[in-house]
Amino acid sequence: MPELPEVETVVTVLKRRILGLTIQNIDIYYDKMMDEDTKTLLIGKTISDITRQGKYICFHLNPYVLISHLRMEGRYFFKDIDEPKLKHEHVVFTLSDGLSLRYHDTRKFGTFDLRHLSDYKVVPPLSQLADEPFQIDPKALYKTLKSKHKAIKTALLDQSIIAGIGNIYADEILFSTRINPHRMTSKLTQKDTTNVVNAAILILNQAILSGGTTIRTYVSELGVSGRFQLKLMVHQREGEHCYVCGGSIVREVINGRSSFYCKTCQKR
DNA sequence: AACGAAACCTGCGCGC
DNA sequence: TGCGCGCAGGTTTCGT
Repeated sequence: MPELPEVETVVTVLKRRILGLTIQNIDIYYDKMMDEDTKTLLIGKTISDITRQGKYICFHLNPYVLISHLRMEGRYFFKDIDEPKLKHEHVVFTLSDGLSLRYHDTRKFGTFDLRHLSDYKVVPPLSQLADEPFQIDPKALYKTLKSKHKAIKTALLDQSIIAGIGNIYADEILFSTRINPHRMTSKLTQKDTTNVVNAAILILNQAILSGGTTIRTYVSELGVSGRFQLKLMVHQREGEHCYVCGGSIVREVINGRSSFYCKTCQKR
């Protein structure tokens, strides 16, 4: 499901609902999702803050941080404790207000990592994370890209180069800057790089304002669903006409991911 | 260093 | 109706 804007939306909703609450119990229904040690250490802890770094959600539970990654299909729901557990609810947190926070994940790709508050940013997985478009220095990014030999589309998806961008927004950012997804990063100019950063900020912010995107309805909270407000220019539009030149949008696999672009607008 | 393929999982839509 | 295939917003791992 999520790229940075969707995760941001989830964090906003979670903060509104569970800040200051204490974890009274955790039920794990899929062993691989969370280990027993983590569960034991977290029971009795209070959620003092919830932050986001890239696509990771950080629950601050002094002296620990529970780091949650939704991967493709992870979602959080709030429900009454006595509501029956659904098939894809794998971790259920019982909170001190009497509600349960349920982690739902059809494909079971999501992860939970427990770290210490004192150093969680400098150990994996967060230590691998680059700056987000909002903070990244375009000059530093240009230098990084110059030193790599890979397609720009691949680089935008590499969280150690720039954090928070996923497959949808990578395509949209490249269309917006008229850069062909196959273009080698070493051939990008400083101006191209600055354009990419600016486009990323603009597009991600728009998506955050819409409460996340886009393709399927996604629910960040019971009763609050992601809307389809952000108009996608190229992603998932194979064979349709380009809104700018009228040409046909193509789909090609790059780095194992579907990539949509306009061959006329986005020259190599 | 970089690429591709496979792995981790499940469900959906499609053609036959 | 059923079956097999390809596809999915992410990331890691392994071989070349």
